[in-house]
Amino acid sequence: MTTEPLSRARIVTAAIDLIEREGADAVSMRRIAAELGVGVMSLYNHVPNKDALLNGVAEAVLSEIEFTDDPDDDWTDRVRTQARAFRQIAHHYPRCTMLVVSRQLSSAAGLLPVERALATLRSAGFDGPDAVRMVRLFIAFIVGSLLREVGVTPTFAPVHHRHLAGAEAVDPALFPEVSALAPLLGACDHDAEFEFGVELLIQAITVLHARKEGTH
Amino acid sequence: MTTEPLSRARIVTAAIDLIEREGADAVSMRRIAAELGVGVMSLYNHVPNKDALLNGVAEAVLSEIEFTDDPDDDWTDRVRTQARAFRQIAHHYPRCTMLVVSRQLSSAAGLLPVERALATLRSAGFDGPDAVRMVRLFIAFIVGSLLREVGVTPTFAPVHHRHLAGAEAVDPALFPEVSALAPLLGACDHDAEFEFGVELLIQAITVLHARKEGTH
DNA sequence: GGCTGGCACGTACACCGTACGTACGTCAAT
DNA sequence: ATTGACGTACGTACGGTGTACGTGCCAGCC
Repeated sequence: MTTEPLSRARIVTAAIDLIEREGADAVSMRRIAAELGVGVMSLYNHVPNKDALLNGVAEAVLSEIEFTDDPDDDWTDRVRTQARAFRQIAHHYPRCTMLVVSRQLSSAAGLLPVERALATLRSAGFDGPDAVRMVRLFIAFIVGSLLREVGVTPTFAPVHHRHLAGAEAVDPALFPEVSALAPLLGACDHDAEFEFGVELLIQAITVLHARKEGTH
Repeated sequence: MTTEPLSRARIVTAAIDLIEREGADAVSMRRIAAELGVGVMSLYNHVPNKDALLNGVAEAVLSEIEFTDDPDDDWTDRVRTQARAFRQIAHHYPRCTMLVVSRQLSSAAGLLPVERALATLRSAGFDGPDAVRMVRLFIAFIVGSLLREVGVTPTFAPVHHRHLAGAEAVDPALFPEVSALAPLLGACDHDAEFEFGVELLIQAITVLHARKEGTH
């Protein structure tokens, strides 16, 4: 039983495990210490405070994104691949996702995805300002999508599990469209929605690309 | 001094005020009670618990969105107007925004925007499934944008305030694009970014619209 | 008058983050 | 070999948190 020597990394992964197992609310310094079988205050030898620990969690999750896009591919394929890679975190660490997107990390951990995206767009012929705009647009879309997938933003199932009677209490004639489309709103194929969004964005920036080419 | 009679509404608005004044971390039942000049436990006569109170805050903020789009306008103009209306909450209640988007409300409070959006898209000729997809796409984009504006998602200023020396410590040759575009990443015109995104989305779904028309 | 129900409130408990002090190991210089 | 400095583990304690529970007040009704 040679307990290996407690480190920032061990603490962070313990926190991630705990979050995935019991949710972000279960995280407390005492709880993590117990999980690791150490005293509470020992943690503070490796992490300045809880906030920094949570930042560490966010960075760790973010830095696990694996970019596998092939530089020889078409730039649209590379964008697709990168977007999907980013989305993977929502599948690997669903309960951590909220934490990742809700914490502004000043560190460089989140910079790799941006670097990759910018490089791809620049190589596709976009100028600097346009590339930055695109990246911001994609990030906004991806972040918003992940929040929906993780369940914090609603899919807009209108109360949804009230399938007792056919009619819902919430949407009478006040919300005609919502109630008419309730079945569609209730079911959400996250994969399909995400792919739809990505394709639409790619298609949109493609025509923008073509238009610029024609103009210049 | 006829202190009016404590109510869920008074508690919620007190919470909103407090959040806007001192941030979400300042919220505690004791603090809100003090703010209202009442005992802590009195709050529980009107609100089941803190979580429900925060949901109340989210609902209240969300329900203050004012939709001013004219049904006679072009559907693209109505979409623009609705998107901007939604974004207004980030300006009226910047510190509450995170709370609004991060809390899944099962209530009907968030349903009005969806109803309006669906109605607009349906009247533009989209069928049910497409309309739902569009709404989800727009919401993802808007939510992601608001998170950036509110400062939780970074604008990707690379350390940004290290304008001491010209070069940054974080981006050597490892992040060539990021460092090359640092000035652009550092500055973010939220209005312009948002409008750009909205226009791009509208343009994209317009061509999708036209394509369907041609096909059917 | 007496009863009932809602509301305001105090107390108490379990838990939280963390400042501070302490004890113990290992290494360096004496 | 002794001493000292230093990094790490950890216990205690303080001020804060959400809220279960009990108590007292007062209005409305029989």
